[in-house]
Amino acid sequence: MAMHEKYEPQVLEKKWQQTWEARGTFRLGRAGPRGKKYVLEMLPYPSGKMHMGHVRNYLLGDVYARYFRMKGFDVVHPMGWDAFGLPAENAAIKDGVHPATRTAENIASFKAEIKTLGYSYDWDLEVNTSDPSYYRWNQWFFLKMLEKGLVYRRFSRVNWCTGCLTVIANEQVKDGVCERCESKVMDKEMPEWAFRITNYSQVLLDALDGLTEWPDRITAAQRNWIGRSDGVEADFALEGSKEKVRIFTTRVDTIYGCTYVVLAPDHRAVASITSAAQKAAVDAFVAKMAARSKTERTEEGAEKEGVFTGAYALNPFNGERVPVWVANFVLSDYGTGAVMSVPAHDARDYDFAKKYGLPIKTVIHPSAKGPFEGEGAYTEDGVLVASGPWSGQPSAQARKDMGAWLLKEGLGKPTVTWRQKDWGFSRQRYWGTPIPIVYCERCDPERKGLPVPYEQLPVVLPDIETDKVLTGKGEPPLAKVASWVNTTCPKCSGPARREAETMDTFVDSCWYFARYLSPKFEGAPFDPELARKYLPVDIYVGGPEHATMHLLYFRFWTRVMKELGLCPVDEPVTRLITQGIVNGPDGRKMSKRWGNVVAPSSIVQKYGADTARGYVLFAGPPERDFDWNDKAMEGVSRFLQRVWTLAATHEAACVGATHDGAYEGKALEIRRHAHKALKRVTEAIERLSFNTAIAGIMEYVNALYLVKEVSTSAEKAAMGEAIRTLAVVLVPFTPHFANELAEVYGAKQPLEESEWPAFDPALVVDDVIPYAVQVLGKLRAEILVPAAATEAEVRAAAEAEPKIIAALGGKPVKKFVFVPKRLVNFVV
RNA sequence: GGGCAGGUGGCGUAACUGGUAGCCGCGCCAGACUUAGGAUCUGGUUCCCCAAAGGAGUGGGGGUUCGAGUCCCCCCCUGCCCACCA
Repeated sequence: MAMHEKYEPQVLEKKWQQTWEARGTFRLGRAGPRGKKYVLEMLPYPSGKMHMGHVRNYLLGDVYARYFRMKGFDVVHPMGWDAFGLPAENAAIKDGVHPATRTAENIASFKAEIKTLGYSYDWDLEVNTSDPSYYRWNQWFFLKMLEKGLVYRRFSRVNWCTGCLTVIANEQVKDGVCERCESKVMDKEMPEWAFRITNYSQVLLDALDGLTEWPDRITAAQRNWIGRSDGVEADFALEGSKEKVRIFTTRVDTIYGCTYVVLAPDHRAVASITSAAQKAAVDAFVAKMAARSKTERTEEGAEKEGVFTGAYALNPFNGERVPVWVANFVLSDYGTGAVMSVPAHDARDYDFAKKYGLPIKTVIHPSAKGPFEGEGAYTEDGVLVASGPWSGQPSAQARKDMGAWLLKEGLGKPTVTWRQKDWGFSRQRYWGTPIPIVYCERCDPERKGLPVPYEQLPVVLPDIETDKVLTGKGEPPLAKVASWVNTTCPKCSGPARREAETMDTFVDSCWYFARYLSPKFEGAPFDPELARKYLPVDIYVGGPEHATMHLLYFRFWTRVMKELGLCPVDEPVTRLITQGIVNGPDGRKMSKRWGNVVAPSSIVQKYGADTARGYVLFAGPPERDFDWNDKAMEGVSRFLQRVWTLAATHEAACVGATHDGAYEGKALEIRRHAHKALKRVTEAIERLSFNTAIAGIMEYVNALYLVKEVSTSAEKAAMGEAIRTLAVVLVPFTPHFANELAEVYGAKQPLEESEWPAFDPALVVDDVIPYAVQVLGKLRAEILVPAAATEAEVRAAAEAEPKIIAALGGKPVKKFVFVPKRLVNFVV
């Protein structure tokens, strides 16, 4: 078959996509002499169109999936849809289209577009989280976790929009008002369902050490988020009262410097301890703080404010009497909601003390030599002073001893506090997994909720009249669907009501990677046997913005799945790759607002998927951001055209050419280029350096271009081999193009069904090697030396070089440094 | 305030365990082929110097080494994420 003059991606890409599909090239279980590889990319929320971030994300996985398949691994490479969630519901509120309809349309168009890029997915594994066959298992997990005590109902403070009459996420609060309706947002105590993820805080923290193939930024973010801090709790008795205030501190060594105690505005004790004289001021302050949302109250730069309660507390160590204040900077949901303030040794306490004229008492010196002489608070460790019997001790020692003393005296104890909170997962939304709970007034007067029996799962979302139910106002949408919400009690069969809230969509993404292995499995969330065979995920690619949400939740969930006997591993993912952002050509984040969006579809249409793929991979290292550059992208298009021309030029002479004898001269050079390219690309892929892999291929093509003519049978055979090798190294990056090339040069099946060849070690070394010759570390000459030359021979050659003779100037050589195959250095 | 990336030509980047700094691409310059070229091919392109010879050079300053973009110490800058967390 003769090649067309011009490379026409539109025709050829469709052809190969159809070929792969028809042959089932990417089906699971096809190959596998070397074992399995599970390559996964974070599943997308199906918006109507792909953006460049998606393209890049899936490409990084696709390169590995194709490479590993050719290396002989049984590769799992699935794709699915994170189909529940707010955008579809908000769109429904706006235009009345049912979320299910909108979602189905979006999936269809997203899927059609994703297919134009030629990713190597096994579409038989596709999963849709909004399908009852999927979310029934969310409900199943919920019930299992309820049994294990890992799900509970609690009262919690949430952002309550006074206009929409619903809970909204922190991200939706802008400057204290709702971003949608611009009404005031308040804190509200509401019942909600929560997972007891904090039971696993220590385990999740410890296991981070084992995640050696995760980026540091992600494990660091999780460590930070879990936020273990070791300290003590200590009781301050209240003067003239039987009550006491328990504080938490990590710096008990500074306690002799405590000059006041501060409670959070919503601390339980505030009302009871406030003196009559201070009541009006305290009430006003507490009310003012309650009217602000949590985000507003803790916003950066928020002024520290507080009022005196009129009460006094007694320091457990020395009995010193200190005033008790209420202030906005203390959080009720961290530690004990009360702190001891040591302005001399804490920056925040210092600011507050300065503002309200509270005393500052130094109890730590940087060393035994004397006091801190800088401005503000001294917050480092040091040596205790003015601290009774503890004076003279170093901070670390004092913390240990003082904690033990508190425990012995019954005044407190060493303790650990965590920043991480339990995961509240109920949402007042329609488009999510119904929580399988019913409320029966007779069997459950306290409204704790009765679990729906397993055999009644799934609790399916009711169909609704969209414009009546999804109004964005009033009670949760499902509560308005009388035919659904009214049900019978599983215990007494009397009238009961269903829980009208749905689950956070992060639940869906906690276990989808396991579901992919057996998406139609009926008896359990997934087939445990396949899980044993294919888990954990070997490579997981996604954005770093999920560091402390999804990537933490699914680690938690995996632990639970293991305890349930479903899953063989403790951790879901061995190697995590977090890809950088593709910015617009102007260097700003792509956004309609800036008009700098480059749509993948337009690039695919104009230049073809292979150009888009090649460019996105060539633009820079996977983990780094880059700015889109049309010119550079066109460079990749030009490169592919150039390869095409090269292959067409040699087609007549080299396709099918063979040669039996030895290769030498030009023919040998061609073979050397091929094997060096193979080596370079293979090694670059292995170390996630796709941009340099492509640079290597370009260099290879440049070298083949310089060959110009092939005439002998050896040259023809070598060039034929070289172009087939070129096709192979291109497959992971520009698969349609590569397959077309291979087919013209005689391949009978898609390259992905063939083997990734090994390079010949004998062909990647040259027989003449350039040595750099340095004198005193400065480059003075370059000499060509046979590869087999000994140190003495190289030295002799170097010393014979005129420039070196001049540079040495007859001075005696004190030392001769010899680096084989690289350089020599004369030290004089 | 904390954490994590980064800082190398005009630009995106490259340099495996310390060993010739700048691969590859973009841009630019020159030449070839051309009626033409915003096509294609070839060559050049860190800076200083007309050129050569030579010198300087990987954010700044020190250090270790025969030799440092790479290792150690101090400092500066940029980006991202988290943050009144006691």
